[in-house]
This record gives sequence, structure tokens and C-alpha cells, in this order.
Amino acid sequence: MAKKKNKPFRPKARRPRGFEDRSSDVLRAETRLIQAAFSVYDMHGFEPLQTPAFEFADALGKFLPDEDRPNTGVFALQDDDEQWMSLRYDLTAPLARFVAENYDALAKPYRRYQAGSVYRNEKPGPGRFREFTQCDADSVGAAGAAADAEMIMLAAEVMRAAGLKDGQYAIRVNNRKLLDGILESSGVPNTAEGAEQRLQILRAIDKLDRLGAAGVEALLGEGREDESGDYTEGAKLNAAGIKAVLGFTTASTDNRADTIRTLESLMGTSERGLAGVQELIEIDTILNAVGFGNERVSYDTSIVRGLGYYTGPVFEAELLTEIKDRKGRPVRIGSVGGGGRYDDLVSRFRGQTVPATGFSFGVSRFLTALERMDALDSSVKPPVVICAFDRSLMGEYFKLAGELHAEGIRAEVFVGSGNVTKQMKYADRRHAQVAVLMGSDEMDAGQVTLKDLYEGAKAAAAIESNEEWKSSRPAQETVARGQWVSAVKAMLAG
RNA sequence: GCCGCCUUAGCUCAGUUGGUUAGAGCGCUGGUUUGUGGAACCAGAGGUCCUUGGUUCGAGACCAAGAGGCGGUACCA
Repeated sequence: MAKKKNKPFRPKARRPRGFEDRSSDVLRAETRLIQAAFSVYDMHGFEPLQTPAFEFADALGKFLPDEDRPNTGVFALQDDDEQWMSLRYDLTAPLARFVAENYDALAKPYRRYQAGSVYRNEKPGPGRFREFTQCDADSVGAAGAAADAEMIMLAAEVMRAAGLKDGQYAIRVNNRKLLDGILESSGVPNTAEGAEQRLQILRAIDKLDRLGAAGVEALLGEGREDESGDYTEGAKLNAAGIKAVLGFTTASTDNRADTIRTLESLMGTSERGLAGVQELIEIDTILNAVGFGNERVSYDTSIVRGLGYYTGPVFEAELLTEIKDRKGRPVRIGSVGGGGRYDDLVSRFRGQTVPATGFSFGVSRFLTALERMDALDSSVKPPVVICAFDRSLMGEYFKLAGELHAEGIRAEVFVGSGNVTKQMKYADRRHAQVAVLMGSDEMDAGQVTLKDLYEGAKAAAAIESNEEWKSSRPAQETVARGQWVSAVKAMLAG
């Protein structure tokens, strides 16, 4: 074998798994989407907030690093005083900490919006990373259904702001209290003992569209073995309970008023269930008054949101393609965000219940969906490239760039090294439409030469010999310095 | 976590039953052409064949473990 030579150490250029570089197009699209959401939230009187990426581990809650699994779930490290700090895994837990810390100073309801990276230490999958951007709006300190209605309307407005037309999205609303009501009469108590079983039932319902009724039935009962031979423990509901749950999840229609009537009879005498229906009625009244029809917001009893911490209304924002299914309804692409009421998060800090409700979406997931729907307008024009023909005229080149900037045209001076050939190649690779050439000849004559690279490329197709290519100088014109900006504009427009 | 597939140049991939100096296309850099992006031609750079250990006279190839990637499933605050 070859002996080790004294090679200089070179680190391998690589990223930790699950962490992505995001560049140009993606970044622009993300920024635009976040700004669109922010402007909606801002318009409705929400305030921006930014919290740090690190929080004390105990402030974030349940996912503490322990000795068995020190590196799963959250990224955590010990500060120099040995306190555990964790990278935030969402924006809601830090909000709860912020509200608790500033409780007396905040006007309530406190409504804030925030976007930022969150971190999860787990195996990355398709479209799933260990660092990703979330965009949240939450309303803390308002118990009534009006606050939930507001979040639902905001979610719908964000869909519009993202460039979607009505009919291309739907906000689907459910209420945890309804399922609680159903389960009560099926012998699952609404207490701490029933919490684990309720969570299993929620997870099972969540898989309705993927596994179908039969798969969910198995998960609600004894359990289910999948194709790879992996066994998932079921929720162990009895036959009547399974029937009741499945009946409930399919009870809703596209019409809110109809669904409310159906649910009222389904809840029977369950106090909690009827309270849930009452909340949906209140929300419906507000939506109707503002003109949010069934097409934008519907009630859907199959929506669960996997999380255990929701306590009341829950909802998902779903994207729909233009393609219709057999019943003539737009096909679902899937959920791009969601939210709901969570009344117990701040109480961890203060001992008293603080009502809260919010909406959150994953920025890149939303973008991927928009891309699939061709609803993305990500066009940023490439810059005009000003060639540095003559180094002694550098100041003039920046002056030219400045004149374009003043007109809102993206432009840059070539600041690298190399002759004009290289500079033209650079302009080409930047996909620039216009290259600006000004050597001493033009300078002395008070002129600027402009070249339309797009037109030039078309002309090149017909040219065989290099001689001809060089001498013809296609799609280029020399104009007086006084008119050159409007000439550039004309070229970009043409 | 569990199951399956994969890993050779920047990219896409060849590489014979284990045999000397590991190749191609595209891309990249330079030149023909230092006042002009294409095309063409010429030249060049770029490789710990994922890692470690083993089998062998000899391993890119065979064996083992690990890492990384992809897909499915579970989980998802």
C-alpha cells in the first residue's frame, strides 16, 4: 500500500446531514413568502418578535437531554455554568417563555408574529431537515372563539398573500372537544389516564388519507403490521368506540352549516362535545359576517393535528390543485401549515392557565407545494453587467452602475480580473441580458456601447465561422452617454 | 427506531473470472482570439475508487464493521 506522504491537512468541504445550504432562488422565494405573511399579520395589528435560537432546556419543556438519549430530539449543550441550553425546536415554546417572563408588561391579548430557524435532532427524511424555517402568528390571553376565528381568517389571508387564488387552498377546521365528547361516551375519560390512549387515537385518525378506513380501524383497535413487518400498537378501543370514532371523522361535509347540524345531533348529551359545537357556531357567525365562504374555510372532522397539546379548535391550511377528483372537488396536495388553541403552555411557568391560539407554517414545505402548483413567481432579473474595459476608468464604471441603480435597475461592475473575453463569459454565466462596454474610445466620444446578449445568442445560431461572429458583433449598439439609461431600459423591455 | 437500495473526477457513469500507471462524456481552467459571450480546434488541472480492518503474492473489485446518501415505515414538540 502507498505510504502516507506529508500532505497538508485539508478539511473535507461538507455539511452535517440534515443541514442545507439555501441559495439565490430559494432564498428569494422564502424571503418573499415570509414578507407576504408578515404584511398580513402587521395589517391586523400583530407585533413582530424575535427570540434567541438558544433557550434553557427546562424552559423549552418536555424534551430534556437525559443520560440514555443525550442527543435525540433537541440539540443541547452545557453553558460554562453547567446549565443545559437547547436550540429551539419550534417558536411556540419560546413564545410561552417570553410571555411568562414579561407577563405584567404585555397588553393582553398579546398578538405577535415571528419567523426563524428551528432545530430538531432526528433523522432527516424527504423534505425534512434538522434545521428549517417556521413562520408563526399567535394570540395569547384571549379565551374566546373570536381569537380562533381571527387566526383562521389570517391563515386564509396568508394563502392569498402567497399568491394563491381562492379555490387553490382551503382552511379546514375541527375542534378537539368534539372528539373528546365522542370518546367520553366510548369509555375513554378526558383525564390524565386517558391521555396516552387519546394520543394514539389522534395519530390513527391522522393516517386516514394514507392508510384508508381499514388501516385506521386496525390502529384504533388491536394494532397494525405494515409491509416491512413493523408492528404498530393500536389504541385498543372496543368495537362500538371504533365505529363511533370512524363515524365522527366522516361526519363533515363541504358546508359549514350542515356540518354543525350533524355534529349537534352526534354529540348527544356530552357537555364537552356540545361546547365544541358552540365554538364552531361562534366562529361560523364571524366568518359569515366577514364573507369567508365554505370555499375558503370549511369544517372537517378528519383534521386532527398530531400534537397532544391542542385543547380546542384546530385547523390546517391545505393546498388544492386545479385538477378535480371524481366528485368534481379540487384534489388535495396536502397540509402546508396549521394551528389551533393551546391553553396550557404558559401555565408551566405561572401556575395559572393562559389561553392561547396560533397559526404556523413551514416555509420551505409551503414553497415546495407552491412550486408544484406553478404558483411561484420567483423572477428576479439578472443584473446588467458593466465590463471593466479599462482599469483607469473604474470610477466611471461605478458611476454608470449608480445611474442604473437610481432607476431601480440591477447592475454591477465587473470587479474580477481578466480580459474582455472573460468578462463577456462572466456576463453570460450570470444570465445577464445587457452588457455595457465603455473603453477609452467611447469615453472620449461621450458614448456607451450596449450589447443585448439574449438577441446576440439568437443571432449566433446562424453564424458558422469565428471570423464572422467576431466581426458582425450582433445585437449591439453605441449610444450617446446622455441617452444610455433609456437605451438600456428599451433593451430590457424589448 | 425498523426494512430495502446505493457510494469510482465538479456532474452522469464505465471499469472483464482479483493482475502493472483507474477511464469516458459533459463541465472547469488556459490558449488559438489581451475591444467582445456562441461554435470549432489544441492543451491542462482535477481521484485517500466513502472509511477502517480482514482475506490474498496482489483488492476499486472478495469478506466484516462503520460512516454517508436515497427510498419506505414509525415518530414528529
